[in-house]
Amino acid sequence: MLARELQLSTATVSKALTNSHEISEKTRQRVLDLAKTLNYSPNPYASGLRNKKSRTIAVILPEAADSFFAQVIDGIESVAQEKGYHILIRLTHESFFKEQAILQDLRGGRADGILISVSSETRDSTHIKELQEKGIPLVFFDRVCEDVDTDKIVTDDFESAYKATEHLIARGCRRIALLYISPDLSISHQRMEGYKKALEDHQLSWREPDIVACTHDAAVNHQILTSLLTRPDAPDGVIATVEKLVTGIYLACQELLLRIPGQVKVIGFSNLPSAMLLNPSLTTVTQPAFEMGKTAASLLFLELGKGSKGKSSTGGKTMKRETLVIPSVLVVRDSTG
Amino acid sequence: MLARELQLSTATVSKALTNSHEISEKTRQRVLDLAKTLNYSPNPYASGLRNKKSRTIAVILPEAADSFFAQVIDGIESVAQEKGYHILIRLTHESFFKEQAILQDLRGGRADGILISVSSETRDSTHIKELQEKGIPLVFFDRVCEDVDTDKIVTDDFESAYKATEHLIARGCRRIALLYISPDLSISHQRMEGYKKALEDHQLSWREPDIVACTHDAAVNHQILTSLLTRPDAPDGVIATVEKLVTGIYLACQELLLRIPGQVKVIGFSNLPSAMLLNPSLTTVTQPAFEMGKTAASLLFLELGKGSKGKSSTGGKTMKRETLVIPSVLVVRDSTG
DNA sequence: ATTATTTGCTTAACCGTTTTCGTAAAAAAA
DNA sequence: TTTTTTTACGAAAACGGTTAAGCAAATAAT
Repeated sequence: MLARELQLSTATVSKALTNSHEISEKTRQRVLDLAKTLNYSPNPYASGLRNKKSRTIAVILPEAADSFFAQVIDGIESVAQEKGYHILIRLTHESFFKEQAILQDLRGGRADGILISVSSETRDSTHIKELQEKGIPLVFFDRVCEDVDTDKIVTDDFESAYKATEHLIARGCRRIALLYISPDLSISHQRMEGYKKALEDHQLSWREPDIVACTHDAAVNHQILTSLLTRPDAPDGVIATVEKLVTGIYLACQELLLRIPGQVKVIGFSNLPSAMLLNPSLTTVTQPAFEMGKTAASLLFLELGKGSKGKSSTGGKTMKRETLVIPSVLVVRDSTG
Repeated sequence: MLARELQLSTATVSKALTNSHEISEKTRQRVLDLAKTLNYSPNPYASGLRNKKSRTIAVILPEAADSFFAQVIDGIESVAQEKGYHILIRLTHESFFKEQAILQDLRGGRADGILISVSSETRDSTHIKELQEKGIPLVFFDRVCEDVDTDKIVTDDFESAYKATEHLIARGCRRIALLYISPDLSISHQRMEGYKKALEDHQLSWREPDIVACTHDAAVNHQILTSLLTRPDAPDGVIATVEKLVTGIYLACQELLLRIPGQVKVIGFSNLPSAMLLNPSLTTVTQPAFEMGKTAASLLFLELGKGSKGKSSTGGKTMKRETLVIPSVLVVRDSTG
């Protein structure tokens, strides 16, 4: 509230700026003109303090340098900006501890709502429920906590893993390995089950050693994958349930002189725009990242909107919490040729 | 300032929470304990209002779904979080108009400092200078405005384009095309000059038609590239100055049955982690994205720190504005075999 | 014992808005 | 003209904290 001190009270200025009806056209223009020449912008935090709104949503991600999350951000931003909201990015770097700290911080009211994809270490969800109890709406996307009652946007992990597995079987694979990173994640579990079901449905019972746990460390993964591909009963098909592992397989195959898809066929859960350019081009399960971000944000705003609607004729305070499933698509390319 | 109403004044609580020395150990513990059980977090905007700090920096990007910018965000976040700052992401979607609106909004004090990579439409920089005049520190990264006096973090665009061109010449190319998108961008200009210089230094004068303007639209680019590769004097080497164009060339070559690197050699300015897996693997000029984000943020915090240092013994208010150049690296792979 | 100092807490002002309420002047109704 | 209503604005409280200043009690110095 700066140079508005050019004759009027702050109250008048505030009203003029919000086009209140109780301000004469004349003074309103004076204020608007001055505001323009002074390039005035009101302090959002002051006004936010007053009307208890930050017009900010927090987006909590495990990591940033990932094409899936980058596209999700795009989707979120596309709806946030049209609602006049701002997005605060917070990274957990896959750490449960950081996730807790971030949510704790958010209890202060920094954001009106939260969009979150939990860290791979997250087993317990009390830190999330506490936020909810405070009345801060929260929507999960991709990586959800089953036991929290709120909207969730996911993709059809079970079905796409099923289809991916079935596709490999159809292409002649008889021993298919599944690569995953975080056993506790909802998505890992779903994909694993889809994989098992597909094998069983095709009379190929699954075996424990074919479901291989990888890490966040590329070097360690290289070890793991090399030994996987060189063991006596090496797989003739591999499904990487996370993008990060695709590179590992390709590199390991290159090094071991294993031909893709000749000796090993590969499918990756990936949103890499360059999948079609890989050597060979990669058959992918592509997630609707942008759409997921967009609908997650939309659902959050629906929730945020409910707060302001004073006239609830239906008294419908308990709208059903949906788990929205947006399907992924299997794009067949040369790696499963 | 919630349930602290359990015997003490708000002032006492505030001081206890900040470990003020003028609070007895006993009451301090009482407060801390209550805060813990109540899971209390102070409202950051209220305190920010008082001490005129938002502990937030805004990061303005042309787009989100780009591996370069994703890595930059990672770098920025790595220093912001250790300073206890938060990052607000704002996307211009390459629109000058949006960029202006965002900076206008930022004048209100939403962020203490700004990190920006300008939109491709940005020619004028008065909207940026106005922010500076308000005393809000701003640091450019990658795409800078030459005429704004502030810190800038860039990579050695001229030199890396020079080296890329030289590399193609060394590999036998005689007609090298340069693909760019935004003629007004500092980086485009630098890269173009490096390219020209390299050609001249090797007795291969550059020709206007070999410097080809592309667009943000993949379909249009496909047209452009197809006609480039099929014209009578088609190039035997191509340099894509932006990641987005790499896909275009690969696809066009695939379609036209042009062998890379046999008939056309390709170099891309790219941070794609999958460059090594492309078909064929791509020779890249890889930018130090993470580092750029990190140092840009560091420089911004240096500037932010100056504000609070009351005891300026040297009176050094005018620290020199640096343009920090972090070199890119040319990674030779099969596409220029 | 008296005065000076320190300790520990409270009161009140402040940050920049919004909003309720009050009120003087202008317009309309009587 | 007097009364009522409307119009256009200002004063003040509120949002949730921080901080300077004030003050009483406990402690130290004289």
